[in-house]
Amino acid sequence: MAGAPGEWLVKSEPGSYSWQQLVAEKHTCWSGVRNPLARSHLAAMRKGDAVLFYHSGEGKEVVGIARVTKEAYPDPTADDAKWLAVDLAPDRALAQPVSLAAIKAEKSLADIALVRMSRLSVMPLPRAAFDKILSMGKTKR
DNA sequence: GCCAACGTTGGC
DNA sequence: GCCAACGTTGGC
Repeated sequence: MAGAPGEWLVKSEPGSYSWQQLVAEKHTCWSGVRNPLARSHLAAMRKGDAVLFYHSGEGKEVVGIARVTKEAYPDPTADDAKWLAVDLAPDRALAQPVSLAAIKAEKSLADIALVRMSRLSVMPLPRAAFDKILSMGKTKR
């Protein structure tokens, strides 16, 4: 039951897996998510959905847009079959990265999960928030 | 089933 | 390096 195309944001520490690595590899299995709420978001992703790629720790900025190329399947890195992974491919880098500070300074983005639930690693973004971040990154949808 | 202790994440 | 947020674990 596929709904409307979704917009998402995933976090990664660049030292663990960076946007540059995703660009170089052209696709990746987004595995290792071990949080129930994040898992439910992975399960709701649809092929072709846009996924903002955020660097946590070093950088703390949204750096690019990825696309879901394969919907949720059992995470091959998990012992427990309940955990899920999706496949992602890079779409394009933002013309200008959008920092967490800039997002926090933007009133219309005060309610997004990136700000309100700092530990969540996979989250949906309302379309308006997704578009706002893209415009802050001087990038067209 | 409750809750204290502990571990992890991630911003500062 | 510290601390807040929050998930998990284990004793009862």
